[in-house]
Amino acid sequence: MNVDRGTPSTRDRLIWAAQELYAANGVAATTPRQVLARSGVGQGSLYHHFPSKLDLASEAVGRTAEQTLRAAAATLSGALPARQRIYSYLRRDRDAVAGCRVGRLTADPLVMTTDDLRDSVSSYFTGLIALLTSNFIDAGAAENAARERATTAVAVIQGGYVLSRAMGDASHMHSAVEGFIGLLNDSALTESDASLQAHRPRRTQNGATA
Amino acid sequence: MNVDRGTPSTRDRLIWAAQELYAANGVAATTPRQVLARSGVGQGSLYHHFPSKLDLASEAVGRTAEQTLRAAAATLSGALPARQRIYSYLRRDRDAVAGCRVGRLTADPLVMTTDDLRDSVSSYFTGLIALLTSNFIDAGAAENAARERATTAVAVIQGGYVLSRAMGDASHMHSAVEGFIGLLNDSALTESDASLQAHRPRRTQNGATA
DNA sequence: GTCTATAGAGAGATAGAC
DNA sequence: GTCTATCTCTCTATAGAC
Repeated sequence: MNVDRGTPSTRDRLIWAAQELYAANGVAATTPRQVLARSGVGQGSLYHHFPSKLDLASEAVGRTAEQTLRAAAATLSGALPARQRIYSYLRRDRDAVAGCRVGRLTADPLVMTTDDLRDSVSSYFTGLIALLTSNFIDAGAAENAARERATTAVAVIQGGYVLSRAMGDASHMHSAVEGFIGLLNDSALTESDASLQAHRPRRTQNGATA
Repeated sequence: MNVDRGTPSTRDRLIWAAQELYAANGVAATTPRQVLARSGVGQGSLYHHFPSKLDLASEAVGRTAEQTLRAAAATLSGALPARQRIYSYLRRDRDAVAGCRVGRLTADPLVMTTDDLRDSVSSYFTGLIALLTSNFIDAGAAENAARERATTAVAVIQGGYVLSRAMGDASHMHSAVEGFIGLLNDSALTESDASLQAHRPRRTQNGATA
């Protein structure tokens, strides 16, 4: 799976350069010239390795989505208790002002109109929500509630990025996350509280969640 | 303040067309030609009213930010109890798959590198968080907690947009919002519960929040 | 496989008739 | 004030030498 060799291939250098430039400016606004300059590769070589700009984008965006999901999976599947894993994920060190490399692509007109690129972005979020959902289930939530909270958790992170970026201040990511964790803690207290059953999902006679 | 007359000025039509196109494709990817086509105005006229593409963008983005904030303010300052106003805002009807007209601009390379445009985006979020903060205070939260929750709330909406857009499915906005509201409800229960003081902010002797 | 040179389309912007 | 015509620059992509 592409072990780190001393000298990366020209192809890999092109992809890497594209990934970096996409993270900074998006796909649509990144020109082949910029990719060549950043990778130190000559003009025609890009079109030797990729038929078009979109084919390079497809590879580069696909890799970014996979790498980002893999990093999340590492945090969300350690030996810690599920609730701790969730908190670790939420509080993970992030370059909040730079934004999410994957999430920002949802505003890229080229990504959204190219099925291949869109699919990579979509898969990333599907996978991330699935990971968080099983963690919430492990932490004791019912499946529907777990899925809902997982979605909220991912939204908090993505929204934290948007806010930090908008104001040029990473502290908004921190506030968004801590506000959410504060509510999760409150909820943890009430979950062991019988008075809470009133507004939890109804249960059927055999105990399954309705 | 620009009352609706029967025939909008050429200038206003240009701005309106730009706003629509920015909502669909962002600022960087929108060309003067597209603006002219959409507004039905001839080639040179754009440059009669605006020195450059950026000056048009400045007006159009500024208006979008103001209009969007005004709409939020309307929901967040009605006669309802504060908690109801917050829920109304969170559950408001949104075109989730289209994304937030303002939030999406945080991924636009032209917006982020042009002070004027960036400031409009930043002001929108500053104003929105301020509105929600005072609603959370009215609902009984301490100032620091209120600001944190307001930030989380805005992040949930922005993240809901990102997810809905990424997957082309508005139900993710719904899940993110309902997951958040569920936690707020749990928190409302615990807030009237003395056992909760344990993990609330410490208080100084005069009762101020530390 | 990698380079230099360049084609064709469309970008932002201007000139000048009406 | 609004239009048509056009300029220059950069974009994506190709040709062809090495």
